[in-house]
Amino acid sequence: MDTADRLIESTRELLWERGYVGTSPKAILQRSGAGQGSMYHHFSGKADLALAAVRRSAEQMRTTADALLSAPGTALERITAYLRRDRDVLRGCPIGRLTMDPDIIASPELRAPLEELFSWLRQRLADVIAEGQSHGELGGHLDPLATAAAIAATLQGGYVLARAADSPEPFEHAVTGVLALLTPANRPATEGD
Amino acid sequence: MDTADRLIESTRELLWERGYVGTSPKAILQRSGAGQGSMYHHFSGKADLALAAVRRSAEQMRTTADALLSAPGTALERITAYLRRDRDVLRGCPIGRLTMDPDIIASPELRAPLEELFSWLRQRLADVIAEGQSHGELGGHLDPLATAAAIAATLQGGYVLARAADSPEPFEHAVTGVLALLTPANRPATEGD
DNA sequence: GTCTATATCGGGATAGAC
DNA sequence: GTCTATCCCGATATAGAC
Repeated sequence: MDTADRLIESTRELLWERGYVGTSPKAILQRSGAGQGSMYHHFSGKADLALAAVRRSAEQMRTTADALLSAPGTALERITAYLRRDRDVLRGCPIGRLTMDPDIIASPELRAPLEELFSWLRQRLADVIAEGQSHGELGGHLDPLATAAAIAATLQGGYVLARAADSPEPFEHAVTGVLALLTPANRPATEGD
Repeated sequence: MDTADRLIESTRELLWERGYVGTSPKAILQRSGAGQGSMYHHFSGKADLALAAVRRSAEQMRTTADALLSAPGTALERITAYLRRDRDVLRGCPIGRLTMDPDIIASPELRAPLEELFSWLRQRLADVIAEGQSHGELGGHLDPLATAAAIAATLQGGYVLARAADSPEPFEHAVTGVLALLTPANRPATEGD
């Protein structure tokens, strides 16, 4: 890994931990072991370096999600695998957390990777849902895009609840809850049903 | 409104807009119109002032949510009213956004109001859900606490998706999606059902 | 209670040597 | 390409006058 790469990786970690406003060039230099000169040689400044880091993180998230959502299995199995995949819940989502960063949201360039990633994710989930519907696994009355948004939001909001509680439990509950709602067995417990 | 109150209100606004790390005492002074001396007379420093602001915001959120969830109407109607209540989606949640602030999460005192608020909210939603179940409006097979967590997470995650998109649309979709999942009509479109 | 002055530190970047 | 020196500003707080 060359110097530019180490700078990007250190920036990714710090953006994840502390956000854009909370990340200083000095902290990046210390973590990466690079010198000030190197940083300003490879990147024009903090924003430029953050852009490279954000793009890489978004790309990686997309790859991970796509692998799980494109795996073999039923629609519900793949969505379950995506929601239940191993993660360090208390760290939150490296992209989602940037959404609360005023300087990221204020910059069209820095916000773009966020918008593209979540836009792609909602569409990808909607496709899986529509697929499940065409196979009769999921209720045909559900709007795929709205359902997809609810699933993606459950994940992102699960991180919020977990961090507030300093425990992964609310995240697990939220995932369990939304999966139960998705399961076709979700119908009134009518006699003789 | 006296000086201390104006300081707290200005801090609330800034915490909402920029988070804890992104909020400086100087900005608070400018917005409130108070002087440096006043601030350090009434509060011991930035953290102390933030604590007062966070407590007040959490209290207010709780009051608002409780009013909607305790109103007359069926369980589903009250949950719908809560999810669809008027809000400036792109501003996000004043408490939820603090969850991404490392300095807030690192401080037990500052995190406590967040934990209490969301813990209360999940329980309150769970109570409403259980009530709906006992009246037969909601599927009895749902775990109230898990379902409540999913609903709360949908809201918080809806803000995340909306801010990434710079549009309230994903938030509205997520809310619509989770409400559709909650609606008992959510069952396989079986013939003769 | 509120004001102004002062102090220290870190953020963010530039300059020019090597 | 990388290093060190330097710069300016804002963050956060203290001191003491009024």
